[in-house]
Amino acid sequence: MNQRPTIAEIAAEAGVSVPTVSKVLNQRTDVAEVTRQRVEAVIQKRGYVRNRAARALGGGQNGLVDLVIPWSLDSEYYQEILYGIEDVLSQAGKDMVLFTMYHEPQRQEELLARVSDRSTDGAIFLFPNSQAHIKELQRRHLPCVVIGESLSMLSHVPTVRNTSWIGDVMATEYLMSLGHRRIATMLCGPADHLITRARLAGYRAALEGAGLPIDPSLIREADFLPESGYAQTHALLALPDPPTAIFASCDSQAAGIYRALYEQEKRIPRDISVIGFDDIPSSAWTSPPLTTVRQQLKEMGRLGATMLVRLMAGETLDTACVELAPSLVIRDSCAPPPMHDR
Amino acid sequence: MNQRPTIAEIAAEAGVSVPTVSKVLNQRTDVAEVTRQRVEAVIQKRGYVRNRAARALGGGQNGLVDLVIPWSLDSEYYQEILYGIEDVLSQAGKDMVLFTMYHEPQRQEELLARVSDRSTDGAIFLFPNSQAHIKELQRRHLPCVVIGESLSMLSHVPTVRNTSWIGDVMATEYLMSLGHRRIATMLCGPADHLITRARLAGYRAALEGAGLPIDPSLIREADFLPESGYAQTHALLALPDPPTAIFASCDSQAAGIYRALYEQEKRIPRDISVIGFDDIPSSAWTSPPLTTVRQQLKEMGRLGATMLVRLMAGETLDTACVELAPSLVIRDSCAPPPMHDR
DNA sequence: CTGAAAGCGCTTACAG
DNA sequence: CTGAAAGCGCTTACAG
Repeated sequence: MNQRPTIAEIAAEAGVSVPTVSKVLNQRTDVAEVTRQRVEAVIQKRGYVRNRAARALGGGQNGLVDLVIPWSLDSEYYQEILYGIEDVLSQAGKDMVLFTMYHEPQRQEELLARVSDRSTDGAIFLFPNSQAHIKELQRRHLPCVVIGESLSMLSHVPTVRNTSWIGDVMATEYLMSLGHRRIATMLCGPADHLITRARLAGYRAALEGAGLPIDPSLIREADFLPESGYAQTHALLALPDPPTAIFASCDSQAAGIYRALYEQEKRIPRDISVIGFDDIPSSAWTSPPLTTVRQQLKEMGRLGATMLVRLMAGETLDTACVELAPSLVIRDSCAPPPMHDR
Repeated sequence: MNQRPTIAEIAAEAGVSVPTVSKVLNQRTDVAEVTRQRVEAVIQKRGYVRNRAARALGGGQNGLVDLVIPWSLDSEYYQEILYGIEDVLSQAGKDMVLFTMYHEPQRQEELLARVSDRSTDGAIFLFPNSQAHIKELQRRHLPCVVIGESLSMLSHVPTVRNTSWIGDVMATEYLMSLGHRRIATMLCGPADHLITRARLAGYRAALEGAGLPIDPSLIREADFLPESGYAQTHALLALPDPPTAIFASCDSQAAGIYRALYEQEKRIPRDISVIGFDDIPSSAWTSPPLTTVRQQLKEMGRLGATMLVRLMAGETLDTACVELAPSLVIRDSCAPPPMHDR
C-alpha cells in the first residue's frame, strides 16, 4: 500500500508516541531537542503532511480561510485584491474557500454554520455590506479581517482600506491645474452611502479650496458599471454649458464615458478630459491610455491577508485599521481645456 | 450552551440511534419511512448541518471542490467560466477551494497530498498544462473534470471545451464576405501548441475555401496579452501591403490592436477592421464596440460543474467530452475595406 | 520531557 | 429495518 503516512506511522518509525509527534508538529516547547530532531527527520523523510479533517476534528487548524465576497468575482478590481491575498495566504500554507454572499441574508446563516464547524481557520471579507455576521464570528473567536470600506468606522474588525476621498481631491486638483473649471464628477453608488459622501466631499473640498463654484448639474448619479458612465456623459454633453473634464468614479465606468464621447465625436483629451479611479490593469490599454487615481489594490489584499495570518497564529495586531493612500497615474486622457473654454 | 447540534443530539431527540440518523442523512433506503420522517423533522427543527471535518474523517464527502487553475484568476475570461461553475456548485451545496498551480511542478505534489486527505470531493481543472496529476487523482478515485482545451484528445478525463477552430472559420469568412482579401491573424500562443495549430487551421481553411492565397507575413505570433497585439499591429502596418482587417486571437489582445491603430490614426472600421475572439463582457464597451466570436464561457463552467456534481454523486457520464460551438457577435468594428483596397 | 487516555462528530460494515 | 461497535487521524488535558 502506497498510502499517505499517518501520525501513528511517524511515531512508530521515530520510536516515540503519537502525542509527541503532535507536539513537534505544533511547535510546542515541551519536547526534548533530540526527540524533536529525530521526529522531524522522519517527517521529512516520509513527506508527512497532516490530515486536514482530522486536525479540524481534533481541535486544531485546518489550513482553510474563507474569502467572503458580496457578489461574484466579476471585476478586475476584485481580482487585483484577490491576487494580493492569494500571494500571502499561499506562502502561509492556507487555501482559500470562496464564499459568495450574493446579497442574500440567508447566506449569512450558512456562513455561521460553517464556521461553528471549524471548517475554516479565519475569514477575509471583501467590501461587506453588513457587519452583524462578522461580529457574530468574532464572538465565536474566529479571526476576521475586512478589506475595503466597512460600513461603520466604529467597527472593531481589523480593516484595510484606501483613503479614497484623498484620491478625489488629487484628481480634481490635477484637473484644475490643467486649467479646467467645469469638472463633472460621477457618484460611485447610492448618494446616502458613507463612501459616496466621503468621496464627493473630496471633490467639493478641492473645488472650494480653489474658490470655484460647485455646480450641482455636474454631479451625476452613477454606479460601477459602464452603462451609468455612458448615460451620464450623454446627459452632461447636452447641458447648455457642458464640462471640459469628467471625473469617473471608477475605471470600469470610464469605458462608458469613452464610448459616449466616441459617439459624439469628441476627442479625448483634445476636446474633453477624462480621469478615472482605481487603476485596474486594463486602464493602461484604453485608447488613449487613461489617467487615473491608483488604489493599491494588490497591497490591500496583501496587508489584509497578512493581518489575518497573524491573527490566526494567535498574535495581536498593533494597528487594527490600516489606510492606504492613493496616488495619481498620469497617462494621456487629460489635457488643458480647449481655448474657447478657458 | 448555544452550540451547534451534533448527530447524537438529533438521534436522542428523535429517539433513534446515531447510525440511523446518519442513514437518513445519506439518503439510504434501509430506513423505515416513519423513522425517516421523524428524524427529518428533528433535523429540520434544529437546523442541523453536518460537521464537514467529521464527515471527511469518517469517510464521507465534505462538500469541498478544488478549482485548479494554471495561474491566477486574472482575466475576465476565467471569471466568466468561474461564474458558471459557482452557479452550479453552490446549488449543489459545494464550496470551491481555489488552488493555483502557478506553473510550478511542485504544486502538483501538494495537490496530490491534499487529495489523499480526502480534503476535497472532486476537482475542476481549468486549462491544465499537464495531465499526469489528473490521471493520478483519477487513479485514486477522485472525480475530475477538465474545462478548456486539454492537451491530448486521447484523455479519459471528462472535458468540456469550445470548438474554437470553427470560430476562426466563422470570423475569417465574415471578413471575406465584407470584401476583405488581406486578413491578418494573430496566434493565440506558442506555434507548436495543439490549440494554436487547430485555430490556425480554421483560418487557413476559410481562406483556401474562398480560393484566397495564404500570406505568411499576415500570420503573427502573439499571446493573450494586449502587448503582443499592439506590437504586431505596428509591424503589420509597416508592411508594404498591409492587411485591411486584423483578426485577434482573443479580446484582451484586441485592446492592444485598438491602441496601435489609435496611435497610427487609423479609424476602426473605416480604415481597417478588427475582429476579436471570446466575447468577454468588456468587449461590448470598447469604442467602437468589438465584433467578436463568442465562446460560451459561462456555459462551459456550468456544464463542467454539472458533470462533476454527477460524478461526485456516483453517477456515470454518458458523454465524456462536450464541445460547445462558438457564434459570431456582430458589433461595430468591421466594415468593408476602403475603396482603393478592394 | 513523555505518553496513556479520551474525545472530536461522523461513517461504514455487521449482527440481530 | 435498527443499532452496538469500531475506526477515521488528529488534539488536548493530565498523570507520571
